[in-house]
Amino acid sequence: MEYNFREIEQKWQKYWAENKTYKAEINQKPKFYVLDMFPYPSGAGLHVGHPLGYIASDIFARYKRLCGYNVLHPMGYDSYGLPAEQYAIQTGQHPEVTTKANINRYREQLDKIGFCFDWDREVRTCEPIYYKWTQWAFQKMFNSFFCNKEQKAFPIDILIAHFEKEGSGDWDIAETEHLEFSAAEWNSWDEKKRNDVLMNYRIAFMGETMVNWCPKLGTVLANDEVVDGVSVRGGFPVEQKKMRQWCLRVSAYAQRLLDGLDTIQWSESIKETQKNWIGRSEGTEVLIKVADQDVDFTIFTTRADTMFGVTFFVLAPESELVDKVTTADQRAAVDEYVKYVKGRTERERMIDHTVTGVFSGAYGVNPITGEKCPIYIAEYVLAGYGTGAIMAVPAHDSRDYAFAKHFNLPIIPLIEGADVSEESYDAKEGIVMNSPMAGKSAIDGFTLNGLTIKEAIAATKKFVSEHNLGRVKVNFRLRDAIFSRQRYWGEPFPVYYKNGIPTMIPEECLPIELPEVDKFLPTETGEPPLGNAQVWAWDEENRKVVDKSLVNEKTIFPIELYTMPGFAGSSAYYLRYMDPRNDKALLSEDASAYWQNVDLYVGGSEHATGHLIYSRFWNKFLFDIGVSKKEEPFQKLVNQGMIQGRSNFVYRIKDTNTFVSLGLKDQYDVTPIHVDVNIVKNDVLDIEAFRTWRPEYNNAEFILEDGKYVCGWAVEKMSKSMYNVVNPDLIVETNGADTLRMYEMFLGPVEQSKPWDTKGIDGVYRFLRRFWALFFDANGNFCVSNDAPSAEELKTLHKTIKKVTFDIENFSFNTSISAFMICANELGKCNKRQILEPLVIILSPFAPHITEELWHLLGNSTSVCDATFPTFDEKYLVENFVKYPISFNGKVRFTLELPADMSKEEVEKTALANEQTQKFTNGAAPKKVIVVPGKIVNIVL
RNA sequence: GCGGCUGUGGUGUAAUUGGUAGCCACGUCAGACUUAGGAUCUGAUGCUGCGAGGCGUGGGGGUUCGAGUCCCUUCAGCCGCACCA
Repeated sequence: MEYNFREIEQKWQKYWAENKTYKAEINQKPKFYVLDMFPYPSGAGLHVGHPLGYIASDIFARYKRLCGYNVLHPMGYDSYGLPAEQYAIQTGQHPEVTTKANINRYREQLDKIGFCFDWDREVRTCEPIYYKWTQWAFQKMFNSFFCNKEQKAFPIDILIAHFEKEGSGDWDIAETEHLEFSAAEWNSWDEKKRNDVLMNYRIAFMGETMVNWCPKLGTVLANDEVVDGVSVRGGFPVEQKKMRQWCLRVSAYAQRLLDGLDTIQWSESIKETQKNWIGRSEGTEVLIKVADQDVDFTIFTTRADTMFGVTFFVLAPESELVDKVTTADQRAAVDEYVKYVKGRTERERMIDHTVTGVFSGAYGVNPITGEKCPIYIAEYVLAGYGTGAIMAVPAHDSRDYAFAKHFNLPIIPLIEGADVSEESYDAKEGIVMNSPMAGKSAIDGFTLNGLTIKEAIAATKKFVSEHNLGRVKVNFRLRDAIFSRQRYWGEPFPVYYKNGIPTMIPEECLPIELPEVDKFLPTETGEPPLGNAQVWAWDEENRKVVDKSLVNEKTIFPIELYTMPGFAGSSAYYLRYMDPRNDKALLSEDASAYWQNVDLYVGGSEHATGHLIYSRFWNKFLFDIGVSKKEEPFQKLVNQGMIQGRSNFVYRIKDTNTFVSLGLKDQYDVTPIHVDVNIVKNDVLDIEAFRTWRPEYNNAEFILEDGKYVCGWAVEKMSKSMYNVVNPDLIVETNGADTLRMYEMFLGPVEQSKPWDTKGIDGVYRFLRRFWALFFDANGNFCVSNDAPSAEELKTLHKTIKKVTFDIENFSFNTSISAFMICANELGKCNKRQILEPLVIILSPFAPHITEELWHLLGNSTSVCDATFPTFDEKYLVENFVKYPISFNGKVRFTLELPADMSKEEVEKTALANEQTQKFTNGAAPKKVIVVPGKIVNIVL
């Protein structure tokens, strides 16, 4: 019988669906949770790059199941987002319609590849049953604050009680700005004022912040959605703007986000990326008094040891201090400079690092030496980091150095032997001098001279804290996440404005469903798209959403017009999969206790500073309130590489419709044009297909070489515009899903990026056909014998089991497939059940369809998924087949320890006569004996 | 500038984790069966040399009986952060 993959694959896909073979339920077995990053269903459908990670995780999920685990392996859709909305704006099509159509297409494509997803657990972030819990989590964050001392979130009521009794007191709480007030003050405030103050502490809060405003998209964007000053989606310019927005206090969790990295198995590179993004820096805050004014400010430095080298101070132009310190005669110059800085885009500031700045007229007092130094205002100091003010030490900071040179300010070297005549000495190595300088003194006789930099930093920290001049401070680069978007296609906020106070819609009334609008663009008055919604007001008394024309009535208030950003829905979806239909809770206690967290998470590394930070934050919050059972959501992370496209080119002779083959193109003046890779085979163009591809090529002429038109090629991103998209359906159609699965894995390590090249696919296809043929005789009849296998055959089987087990555990699927191929080569025509049956099981994670068919032909009535993965018993093999090498590629190597005083010859002789050697060699001469003078001998057979 | 990852035949890659470098495939060449081959099967295939041999894991150095693997240094490519004090 021929290997008819079409028939087989259809048959078993239907069987799996009907029998719900992949359904996961809580049971007595140990659990294993394998998760893929769920896709955003775009209009383009899946290309061959998407399934790479899905195939890898599918293999692992199937393997774990065969090993006796209860495997949770779900799939769903991240279905809120910008592209569907942009499309809606252009065409008027409701995003829900296009999203549904795209999801159906994705599902169809995914089904063809034979994944073991439990589709009963599918989630879609745009469905009310799902986003109810996104809204719920937001409300929980709104009603929580973060205690820095305990490093944990607590209900806001605790804080309110504290304010009522003690005012702001001395609690160390994550806050937007530091406030101090008494209990009396708190109790005297009205509700509005108290709410304003509480916003300063809530984990989900409304804040006046600098945001990345993208006018073209008409919305704000999070930091990770902006790269090089332009939006990731669309590449539109982004400007800084102060706006009132919902924010999440992600920064409160910075230390835990950093510490957690040491407890999870993620790649070094992605951990490093997150560490950079969190950007912890330990330093000192020092209070600086402004001379002759009743003003002071705080600077942040990591180089407290350089306090004696301060020759000026710098404030960020956006800092509120600028206004306070500027003297009358410098006012005009400062105003002009601030105006200039405001006019510069983020992008310009990023690229152009020329030195600019202005003197404020004021002087700051160095608290240690009492010396006065000028205060400058300059854009190289950023308002958003530290305190927005620095002490400048030009001798040991290159930026301060450039500024000092430009404005002709003094430079005092503080490190012995450092030459600062040409550039600053930034290294943190050396012995401190000039601290204080000869002939000068500091308060309390403080000196750092003769210390190493490390010692000097510690000494200064101690001195500063003891003398109340400042405090030790840890700063993070990680910013709070801006949580509102001025868009339609996202989760609505469960918030209404009661007399201007943001108020949560009661938990029992959730979800607040996204209202219908007649237009997806902002309103004429500049309101977000939800401003177009007619039924969008909250009736407090009747607890329901009502028409907004009623707003003037007593208990009816407007609802928030912003929607949540893309990462809202994707931040806790892994928890929802554990209990996706529960409408009483995000997930039940049972489900949470059993499934815990994701054991293996597979997805692209492009989410390193977005989704993978947000969901860690989100999970930590849910952990604090007892919903999640583990501090980290994803125990092990594997980042699959990108599949790049391999584009093909044709060369058109300028101003003609004639195309010249690659080898001859240098003789003409040609324009390379992308050509659809699907009409090119092994770089040879299908000329007829090309003519019908697009009307303008109908009567194209060709200059051929050797009768063929050869195309050029290049590796580029796989995208529609480059006509290099290879569709997985096409491969499934021509070679079958099992071949596609194995070929994608055979291409190389999962983590590695590589261009898609269909050239090698035949090798895998041949293997599957050869494997299939083992089960049939010359007449095509199924023919498996019950004869006892030979020792040679058992050896092949066992070493294959050993190798494949080892490789799957290590996520090395390309090498396991090599092992299968070697196995098939060695078995020749072996058709013995005792050999073939275990092989079918260990191949099934890779090629589920063909193995399911063979498994049933072998007489089994249940799915091959319910078989048990054969284990390799090394001891058994050594005892029974010692005359055969046990390592996979036929080598045996072992070490004997012999007395140290033996001669080289004696060692060799003894080694060969050794019982263990004899057992392995079976009398035959070894290929190589490595003798180390002294005692160790290594024998290679 | 700081940090991370990678570098092996014509190509994708492998190496029992310090032990015969190049497994398994693709491609190429030769042969077989064929009217035919973009089907199938068999064999060869790192470079160099007629040959014995020599040379080979980006370059240089080191540790070791032994290095693709460990250490130092250098080059190249990719990625992250970046006027972060």
